[in-house]
Amino acid sequence: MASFKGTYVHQLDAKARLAFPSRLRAQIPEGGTLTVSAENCLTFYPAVLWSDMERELATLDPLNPDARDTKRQLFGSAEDVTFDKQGRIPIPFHLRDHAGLTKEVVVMGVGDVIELWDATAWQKRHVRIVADASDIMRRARGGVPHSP
Amino acid sequence: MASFKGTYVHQLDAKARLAFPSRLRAQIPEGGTLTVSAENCLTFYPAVLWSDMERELATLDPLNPDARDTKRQLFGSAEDVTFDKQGRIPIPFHLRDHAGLTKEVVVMGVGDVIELWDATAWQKRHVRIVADASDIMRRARGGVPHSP
DNA sequence: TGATTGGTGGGTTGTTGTGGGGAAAAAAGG
DNA sequence: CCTTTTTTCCCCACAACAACCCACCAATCA
Repeated sequence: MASFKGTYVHQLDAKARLAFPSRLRAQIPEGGTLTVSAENCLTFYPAVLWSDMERELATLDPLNPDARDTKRQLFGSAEDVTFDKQGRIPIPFHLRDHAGLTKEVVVMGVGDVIELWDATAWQKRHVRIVADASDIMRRARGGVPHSP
Repeated sequence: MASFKGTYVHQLDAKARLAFPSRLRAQIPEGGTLTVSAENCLTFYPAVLWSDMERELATLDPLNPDARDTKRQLFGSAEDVTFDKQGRIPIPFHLRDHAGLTKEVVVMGVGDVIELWDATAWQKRHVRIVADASDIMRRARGGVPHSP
């Protein structure tokens, strides 16, 4: 299984294209799926991982309204991404909107997925993470629900 | 199995035709069935999935009044859908009426089906979903009945 | 320093959504 | 049963957008 790491800052150009960092791109030549995250960022799933996600969503009860809304949120926002010859991906408006992407985009390898953040949004979150690092990492083990 | 994803906003023209997004159309060249959803939107079932649905509805208890109403709702409103040479589908009045379609229509891939929403109706629901995302997704797993 | 790789910008060409006219088919009415 | 009206489908035309291609600059490495 691929393991992504590292942080890269790239520019969104006038056509809403993003040059994907070549180090990360080399691990996923065949592309994958981009969709919204629970936080205000975007999550890129490599092809294998996305099909796992699809299988999991398919097990949700179709009679449960919350399950339907969940599927709407994840599937409706998802976009297949492939790279052009320059290694760029277009980012549709609704995804830019969800993550607040304007110009500077932080592309970050996070283990099995890749996240896309607006640069300033990430900066703000990053200082919080650094400040509370020890608490956060302790709670990460317990699976205790966190408060915003 | 086909997996539909992505959100597209298209216009309903003066003849009540809707241009089906080409990305989605490519996955279902032979068309399918369009009927009402439990929410105020329309659901498009690809041919294979609709026959499953028919079989499932056939198993409902004919002595249960709710079962009879369910069959009335789904079968009675259903329309076979094929594309014209421009990739458009006509949407009959009773379906437009149920979903409140006027001009702007949101076409959304939701896994195994495709949903059609009035643009403003979807917008309102979407902000609610995003706001309550973590709660909704938690309830989606548990199958816990939700309160409006 | 020369060469290669990686990020950025922009022009050009197809494809796709949208509108509307006209022919064929179906429905309604005498 | 035939005529008139309505509906449905097919075709053409245009505009907007997305994909593809080529070119430039900067940074890195030999």
